[in-house]
Amino acid sequence: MPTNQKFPVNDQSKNYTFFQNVWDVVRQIPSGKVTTYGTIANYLGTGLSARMVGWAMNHSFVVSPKVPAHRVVNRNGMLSGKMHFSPPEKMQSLLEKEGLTIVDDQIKDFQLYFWDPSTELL
DNA sequence: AGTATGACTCATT
DNA sequence: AAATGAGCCATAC
Repeated sequence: MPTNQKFPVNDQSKNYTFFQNVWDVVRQIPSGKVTTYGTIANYLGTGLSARMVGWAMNHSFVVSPKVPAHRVVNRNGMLSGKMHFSPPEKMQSLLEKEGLTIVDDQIKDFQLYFWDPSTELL
């Protein structure tokens, strides 16, 4: 485990792999696509709850390369995490810039942009 | 050391 | 169909 990355998880913690996996998956989300916390958790093994994925996202800013956390939303396509961005509007504007439409903090035609790692990623 | 909390979800009422 | 409760598991206090 590289040392320049600092987050409140000990090196020996097996959860470290989980975090890395989460970030790796998120990084592979193509531009203009989104996925959900639960999907990622399920893809990595149902043993870990979606909350941990959200928690990983919360710390995705302190690792490098940076993770496109704006492409991860809850299962309804709602931008539940926008408030955790520097300017909260950043998340929405980034998604809109990638061609998505957001209404009331929700992605329009969410299913159309949904990206499932277990099916789209080998 | 025990409780509370969270960028979540699913099952039950 | 909307509201509620319960699992989830690592941090924070």
